[in-house]
This record gives sequence, C-alpha cells and structure tokens, in this order.
Amino acid sequence: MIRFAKRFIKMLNMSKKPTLQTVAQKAGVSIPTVSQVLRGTGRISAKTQKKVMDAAKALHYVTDGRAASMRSGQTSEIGMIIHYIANPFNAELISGVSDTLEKEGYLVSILDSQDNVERQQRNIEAFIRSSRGALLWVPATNTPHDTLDLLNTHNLPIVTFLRGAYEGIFDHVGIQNEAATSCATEHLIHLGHSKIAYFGGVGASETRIRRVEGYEKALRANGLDYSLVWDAKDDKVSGLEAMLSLREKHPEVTAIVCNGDVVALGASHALRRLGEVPGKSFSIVGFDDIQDASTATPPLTTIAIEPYNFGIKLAQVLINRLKNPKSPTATTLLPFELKIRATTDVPIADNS
Amino acid sequence: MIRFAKRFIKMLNMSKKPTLQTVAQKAGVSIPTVSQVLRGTGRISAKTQKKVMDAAKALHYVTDGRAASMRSGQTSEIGMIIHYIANPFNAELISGVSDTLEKEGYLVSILDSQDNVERQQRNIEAFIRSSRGALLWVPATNTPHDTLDLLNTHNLPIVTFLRGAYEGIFDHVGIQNEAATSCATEHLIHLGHSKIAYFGGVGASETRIRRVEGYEKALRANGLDYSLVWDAKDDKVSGLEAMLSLREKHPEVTAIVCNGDVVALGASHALRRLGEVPGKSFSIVGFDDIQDASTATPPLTTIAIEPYNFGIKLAQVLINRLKNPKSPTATTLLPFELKIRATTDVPIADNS
DNA sequence: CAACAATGATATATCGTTATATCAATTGTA
DNA sequence: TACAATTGATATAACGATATATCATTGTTG
Repeated sequence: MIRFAKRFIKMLNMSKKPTLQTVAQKAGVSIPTVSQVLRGTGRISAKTQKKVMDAAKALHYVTDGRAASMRSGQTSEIGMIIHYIANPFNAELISGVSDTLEKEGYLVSILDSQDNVERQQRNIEAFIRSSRGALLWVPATNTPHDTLDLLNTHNLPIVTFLRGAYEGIFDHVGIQNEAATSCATEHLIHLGHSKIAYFGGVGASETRIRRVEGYEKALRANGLDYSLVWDAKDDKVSGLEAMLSLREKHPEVTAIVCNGDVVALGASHALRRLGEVPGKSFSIVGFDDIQDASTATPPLTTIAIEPYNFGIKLAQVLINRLKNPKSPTATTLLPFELKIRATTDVPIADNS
Repeated sequence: MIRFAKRFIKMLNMSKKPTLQTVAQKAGVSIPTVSQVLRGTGRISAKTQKKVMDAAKALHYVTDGRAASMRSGQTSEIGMIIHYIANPFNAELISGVSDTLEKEGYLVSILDSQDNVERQQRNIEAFIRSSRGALLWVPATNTPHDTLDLLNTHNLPIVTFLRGAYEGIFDHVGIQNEAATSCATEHLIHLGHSKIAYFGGVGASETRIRRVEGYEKALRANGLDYSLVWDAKDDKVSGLEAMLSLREKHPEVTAIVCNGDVVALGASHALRRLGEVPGKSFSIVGFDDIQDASTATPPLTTIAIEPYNFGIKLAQVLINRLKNPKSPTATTLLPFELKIRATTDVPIADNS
C-alpha cells in the first residue's frame, strides 16, 4: 500500500489559470466545442474554430493533462528508471531516448534507482501514482518479486534495457554482453596473454554476470586456466585504486578486460602513475566506447556500443509496443564492435 | 495556444487497476473513509484503519495522483529544464537535485532544451500540461518574451539556475562567474602571461557573457590590451579542434581561460598532439572541476564548483520557496575555488 | 435526565477534461 | 411539400480522488 508523498506544492493563484470554461466564455461557445476544436476532431466549422483558437491563444491556454488523461484513459507520459544517471554512457543513452520520444509527443521522466531495490520500489510507486503510461526500466540487482506484483497489478507496458533479467516477460533491448567480452578476451589471448583478469563492477548484476561468463568462456575455449575477477566501483577514482591494489597483489596479471570505459581509464591512469605504459607493459580493453576512450592518452582499446543510438533503438521498441499492445514480447540485442586502439599489445615478456 | 501531444498511450486493462472504490468495497467501508485512512487524517478509529490498510495492501493500491492533485490543488511533481543533460557537470548537478527532492517526497522530471528556444517553449508547455507544481530552469539563450508570458499566466514557482537572466524576477542559484574568470585570468597574469585568450563556449549565453566580462575586467585592471575570445562547442573533440586552429592562427597566445573543463581537456589534448606540454609551453585554466580534471594528464588547473552540492543547494532554495511562497525572491551565488594543478606555469619565454 | 460536545463514519459537490447522446438547423431527395 | 440525412453545436455523465457538510453515536456535564 502506498502512502502519499510527504510534501506537496500548494498551487498558487488558481484563479489566473485558464480552463476550457474561461476559453469558452471568451469565445462565446460551449465547453465541449472548445474541447473539440483544440483536439481537432474536425466536426466544428472553420468560423467557430477561429474564434476558439484566438481566445485560447490570447489566454495562453494549456490543456490540463491530468483531467484529459483521467477522462480519456490515455497519457503521453513515460517513466524511465535507470541504475545510475550520471555515468556518461547512460547520460548519452538518455539523450537518445528523450530526443526520440519527445519528437513523437511523449514526455519522459527519469529516476535514478542507484541500483537499490527499496529506492527502485519507491520510484515505481511514484510513477504509478503519477500515471506514467509506460516504463523503460533497468531492473535493479536482486529485484524482489513484490516489485513485479506491483507492476503486474497496474499493468503498464514495460521495456527493460541493459539488464536482461526479464526477457520474455517484457520487451528487452540489450547488449550482446557475453559475445562482447568473449571477443575482447580472445583479442588478448591472440596477442599472447595468458594471465588475464576481469576488472570492474561490483556484485552480481545481470550485465556483469553475462560479461564475466563471456570472459570465462573465451578462457576455457582457449585452454587457459588462470581466471580472476577484480571488483571496482564504476567511477574513475575507484578504477584507479583497484588497479593499484591489483598490481600489488597479482603482479602476474598482464591484461584486463574491463566492465566499462570509466574504470578502464582509471586503471590506465594508475599504470601511468606506477611509471608503466598502458599497451606496453600491460594491456587494457574497455567497454562502452565513451567519448573519452578515443581522446585519452593512450587511446583505449574498447568494445564500442553507441549509447545515443541505443537510446533511439530503445525508444523505437517502446513506440512499437504502444502501437501493437498485443504483439509478443521481443528481445533486441544491439551489435558491438571491438575498437583496437593503443592500450592492447603483445605481453612484455615476448616484447622485450 | 497549445495543441495536444501527437501520440497517446491507451492504458490497458483499466479494470484491473484498483481504486478507492475497490478498496472501500473490500474493507466494507465508504470511499471517504478509505481516503482519510490513506492520508492519515487521524480521524478514523484504529480498528477501521487496519481493515482499510490491509485491503489496500492486498490490492496493491496506489493513489491516482491525477485525481488527487486535481481535487486538492496540490502536486508533488517538479519539472527541470536544462540546456544539456549529458554534460558531466550537469549530470552530477541533476543527481544532487533529484536525490534531495526525492528524499522530501517530490518527483523530478528533467527535459533537455538543447539551448533552443522553440524546444524550450515546447518543454515548458509540456510541463504546464502535465501540471508540474514548480520549475527549475536554465533559461535558453535569447528566450523570447512570449515564454515569460506563458510562465506568468500559469504562475508556478520558479527557480532559475546557472544562468542569471531573470534575477529579481525569480529565485536564482548561480555561480560567481565574473569573479571566477577574473581570478583565473589574474592567476595567469601574475605568472607573467600577457597574451591570454578566452577559450570555449558559443554565442552569447548569460553565463558566457559574464565569464568573458570577468576575463576582460582582469585584463583591464592589469593594463593589458591584448584580448581574444575563441569559440568552441562544449565537448572534448570540439575543444581539441578549436585549440589546433587557435595555435595555428594566433601563435602569440600563451595561455587560455576556458569556459569549461571539457573543452579545456580537449585543448590540453590538442597541445600534446602538437608535441607541446600543457603547463610548460602553454597554460590552461579550466572551469567546473569535473572528476576528469584532477585525473587527467597533466592534472588541470581549474575553477572548482562542486556540481552535486550545487544541486543540493538548488533543491533547498526551491523547498524554501515552496514553504514561503510570499517571501521576496533571492539570488544565491555559490563560492568557487581556484585549484592550481599542473596546466599553469610561467610563460615559456621567461622559463627557458 | 435533558442538553451539548466530541468522536467516527458518510453523503455530496467538485476539480477540468472527454465520450456519448442529443438537439437544432441545414441540405438533399422523392 | 414532407421527411430523411447531414452538419454543427450542446447537454450530460463520467474519470478518481478530496473538501466540506452532515449525520449518528457516544460520552460529559450541570
């Protein structure tokens, strides 16, 4: 059961706000007539239309979406719940989604769950309370079943993305995580590395599990038995610190496959601080291809996923779902590309 | 006059959605009773309260905010319009705002105007239509008067931020732009630079005008007559390219005061590409102190503004406004700090 | 014990729209 | 000319909640 928000905004000066009533009076017609003109039903004469439009414009009339939505059972508001807004990959993705959906007349609100299930629950309740008509969702790690019950009761169209925890139940737009890290790992193996670690991420999010699987699969396929997963939170400073401790505790490791470009760049920075040269003494493969990946020194070898395009694709999948509510759920996996730049090379033993 | 959004979402399966009616029936009480229990008016007996709460929980009831808001004249939804979401400074700022306001029970929706006045107009209309109760706003460059008319008609509490175009009219939370760039410029002058350019930004946004003024004021105060403003869009690649062309066309310039860290880092990268060393052959001062500023090579001398704290402060100013609707409008300027790192030094002529 | 206040629950009107049904005025056809 | 069909506008009910007024039922007091 949901309690109300603690604080409310008392709307000021309600008297000033124009309504259909106000416009109808000024135009000298009835309320339904104004409503029809504004919605463009085409059942009103040109002369009356002009009168109404003029009045509405003069009064700066804007439809009250709450009333309209309540009566018509339709809405143009879409909610999005993501685990971390400020990450540059996600921020670009959000831009792609918003631009596409706004162009179609929708309004997107974004909430940051911080990958926390209680916060996610509150976010979903907030969206239901505010009558969002659809949801774009990155499910938080260990989402409880109660959350699904809530979503199911209120029955809104949902597209999950990035994390494929509910493929088949909802539409999904994702990344070929397993294939991508396999590809990255094989790239390092072909260069001659045998002590390769998986670097970055924390805990068992869907995405990370898949990526680690891809990494391990590539190791197995090439008969390598050394395997190591090293945690690091998803920011540059954490990547830097984790790399320093990795070098100290596991000097045998000569290459890492990273959970994201941000930690990869942090790791790269750590190497330079240790007087090493990324790509020479040690190889690094990133993930995401954020803008900084190509402009960093040295430029980062990474898995490229274009976040803005991902956002566009995600928006399109949602639009499709809304147009065809009855169609079966589908999963869309976007392609990736391994961009080989300067942070990967043959291991130093073979090199010297 | 505002037309409706082009597309709507037809809400499915309305029958399943629980309402006060449903809960009242299950609990065996009247609708107003349920409403009172859920709002916690305290006028209902403990025994009845329990019956109602149990029923509501079992049905996964969530209040319909549209109906509640329409009837009560109160809302907990806040809109935010910013010129660019994906910029890391802004993304962090947004996190600060959202976290603070969510904690207080508000729901924040963010729209990206892309500093385009038509798009901004549509954004504002969307927010009015969707009955946001307050607005956090970075006014787009050259905002027309019609936009202000619209805002004025619908009369919602507004706090502008970053760009102080409407100080006195609305509450404002900003940066001491002029003082900050003056400080940065004087730092360079004291090091011995005399050919200093202002670098980055495009067009005449409020913020940029103030910053350029601060730069020029410092030049005048120190009797320097060389002055140059060099455009660059606010991303790293544009900063890189602009720097290359600046070096080519104005080799006399030995230092730049930047409009933001992102372009400053691009410029720094361009120097390295030219075989120069930022801080040795050429000095750079950034603006914002984003995370990358301190971890870059070399670490960037910059004006520090903590975006997350800025967001918190902004949220607090809004909360204050909502609590005291009648209080006079106020402007809050957050302090800055010049962080001297490695990209500024005495000019090369004196150095060699 | 009558009169009155306090308590707990309910009846009713209302917020601003849109959907449906209705009605008046106009046009077309036999 | 009469009657149906069409067009243009309106009257009315409903969406789901809350505010206000009301109504029983208790408990209190002189």
